[in-house]
Amino acid sequence: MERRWEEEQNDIGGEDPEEEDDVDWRMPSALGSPSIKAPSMLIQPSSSIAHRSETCLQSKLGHSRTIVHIDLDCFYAQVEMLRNPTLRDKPLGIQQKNIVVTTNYVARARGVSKLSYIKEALIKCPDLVLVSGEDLTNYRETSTKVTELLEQFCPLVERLGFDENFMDVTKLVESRLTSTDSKKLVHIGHSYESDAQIATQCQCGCRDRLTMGSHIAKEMRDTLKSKLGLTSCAGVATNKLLAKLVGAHHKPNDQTVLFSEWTDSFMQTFTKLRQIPGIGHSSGKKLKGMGIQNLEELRPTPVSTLADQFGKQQAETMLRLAHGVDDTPVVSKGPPQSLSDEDSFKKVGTLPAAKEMMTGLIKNLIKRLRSDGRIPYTMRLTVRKYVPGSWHRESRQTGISPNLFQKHDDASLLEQLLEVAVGLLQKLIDTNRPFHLTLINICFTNLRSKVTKGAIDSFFSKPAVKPKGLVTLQSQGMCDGKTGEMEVHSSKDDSIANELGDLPAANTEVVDKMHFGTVSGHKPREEERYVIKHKQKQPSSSGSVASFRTSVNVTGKVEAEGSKSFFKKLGSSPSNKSKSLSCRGELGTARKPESVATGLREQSSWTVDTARDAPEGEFDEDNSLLLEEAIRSSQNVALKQPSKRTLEESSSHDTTECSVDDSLAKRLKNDSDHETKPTTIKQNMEEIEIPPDIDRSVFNVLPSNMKEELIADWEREKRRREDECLLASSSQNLPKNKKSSSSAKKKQLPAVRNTITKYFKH
DNA sequence: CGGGGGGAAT
DNA sequence: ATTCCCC
Ligand SMILES: Nc1ccn([C@H]2C[C@H](O)[C@@H](COP(=O)(O)OP(=O)(O)OP(=O)(O)O)O2)c(=O)n1
Ligand SMILES: [Mn+2]
Ligand SMILES: [Mn+2]
Repeated sequence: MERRWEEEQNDIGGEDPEEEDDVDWRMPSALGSPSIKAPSMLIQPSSSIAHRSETCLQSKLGHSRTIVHIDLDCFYAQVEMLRNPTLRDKPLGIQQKNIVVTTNYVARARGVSKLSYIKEALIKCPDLVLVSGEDLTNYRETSTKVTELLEQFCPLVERLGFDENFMDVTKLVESRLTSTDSKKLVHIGHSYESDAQIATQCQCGCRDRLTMGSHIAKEMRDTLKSKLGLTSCAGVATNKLLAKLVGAHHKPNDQTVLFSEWTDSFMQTFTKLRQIPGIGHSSGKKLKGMGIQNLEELRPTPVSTLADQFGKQQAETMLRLAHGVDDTPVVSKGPPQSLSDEDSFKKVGTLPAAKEMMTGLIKNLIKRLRSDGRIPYTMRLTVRKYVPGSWHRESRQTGISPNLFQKHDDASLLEQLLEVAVGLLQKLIDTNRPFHLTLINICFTNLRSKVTKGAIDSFFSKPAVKPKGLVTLQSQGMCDGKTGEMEVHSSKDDSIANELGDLPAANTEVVDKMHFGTVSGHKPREEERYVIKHKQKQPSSSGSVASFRTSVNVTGKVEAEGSKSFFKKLGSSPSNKSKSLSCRGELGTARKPESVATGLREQSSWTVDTARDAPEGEFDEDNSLLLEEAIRSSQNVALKQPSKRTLEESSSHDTTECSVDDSLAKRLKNDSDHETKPTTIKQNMEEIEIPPDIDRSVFNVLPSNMKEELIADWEREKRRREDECLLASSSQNLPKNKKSSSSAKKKQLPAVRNTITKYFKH
């Protein structure tokens, strides 16, 4: 069934009679374990509202966390005003086809709202200045800078769209409170209050934490302004939902904190279903179908009533959100898991026209992929066919050979990707008959680093083994370590690998190559996916550490490749970046000579698919700095230079110190044992596991923010691997010929993502 | 009159 | 591959 596009404040669209609520925003229902343990402090009594006694409505985290949410003001419009300051005092609308996607606040004062039609907007404001916003490049790049800047404050940053970030600043707050006399601490910015209640203050300590959170939020916003010229709104609360909701209370360019005793009265100010992020078009409609028209009716509803329609899990989540309860952790997602480009149009009705459109999209995507440095293993084509009254989309996807990206110049790459796209198109429509498309989207997913984490890690780890010839393979489907032998052939340059898109990304490039080369055109069954495992420990010769990819080719020919462009990037433009960025390039040369020349890499399933792709002497000589220098320069993350831009209302804080999470230093206090076994470090109640191939002595001297990122990285990968194992083993139990093997849905494990990678970018 | 992205669950 | 969610 066609759903009306999700209108915000307007009443457009036609065929679907039922009405919708306004208001934007939504939230991911992130899962995973909470980032912190249950609070040792008192758990606040929940509200006095009777229906709250449903046990699932109780937060397990109480008020233990401090969360900051930052949302940029009229984001696209702000970016355009930055590029062209003469727009600042004019009503500005950002145009995508016939839509004004956002407006600056001058235009809003004139009544031009977000997501309205050009026509309406021009009626309300004839002198509205329109700037095209169909190309998101600038917005995307600005968005990335924002997130990277915020990551300097704390390691836990979660993006939502291009203009929002959640930060879990709990630890930062904690460390600041221990070194501060919290007694006469006053919050910065607004605090939510209502006259409906004279609440007694919560005694669990959250007030001080939230207050400190508001100071941190202010610093973040000031830094965004001084470093990037961007104004923003912040919300501070004890969970993501509340932080996001409360931040909108004072807009633009302002901030609001929600002290916990106000939570219930605050939540009661929301009455429409769609005001809760997480209750979308479909859920809203379903609820209304059940006779639940608004939040007041939803909140007292028993979970059991909702569980029929939504399932127990989703029902509980919805109810909790409706009460302002949200224990989902802030999760750093790392670099994007997909890159896509699309265009919509009146009509594309011929194959040449479709090819031209797709060519344009692919060209842009190649540029973005080159700049990203990773390689996609899957391409998806989505089209919208013209059917009056329908905006249905259909998609097809296929695996693509990494060889395309590694061994071809952009021209031939484009050529071949276009052929792949045409192949997908032909699965969607009969290109020999007349057709009518109104949208084409091309999406690259399954992104994996040419030089994976293993290579980055190995900069400061003991050298990888240099495997030869036969390798030992381990079945991916099981985690029991069962191994077998398999000869590896050099692969052809197939542009399409059937069903590669269904391969779990945890597999190595080598695996995929084997798949291409040895079982090409054959749908992989569970048992045919392999992960490289080192046959035995082998000493490596200094300086040249063959990548696994290379060594597989060794059976045919050695081609040192893979990480070259990556290292090139390292050297490329350090000047243009912040100091912390420039230090990153040096990591490549930061290997201690002795750790290069000596030592064995321990075999470990933990590192089994990251142990390859080690550097091969392709460092750019121009960029060699010493490790010590690199670290020194990154430690004083110098966000102190005044902004180059002198925008009018430069805030009072032209120079704001960028604080890095200093609690890490305590947690990583050096027990100077240099072990090769997995090492653990006390982190509050948790333990951090350091992969066995990491040289602790080098790790230890890294700047704390870099350590944080690496740890986050390792844990992310470990989680993915575990998920993968779980999924694989569970589907393994399915009957052989069932849909398990036919189109076996591996959880499409997101590309091997290294947040640390960005340290080397550009 | 119906952008142009993204992520996760199913 | 689709649906649902978010901006
Ligand atoms: N359906 C949507 C919603 C948003 N955006 C884009 C345009 C916005 O500029 C940006 C951020 O969305 P917001 O909802 O935060 O809106 P703004 O930042 O523009 O305005 P505000 O100042 O209200 O946050 O995302 C979009 O393209 N399509
Ligand atoms: Mn937003
Ligand atoms: Mn915004």
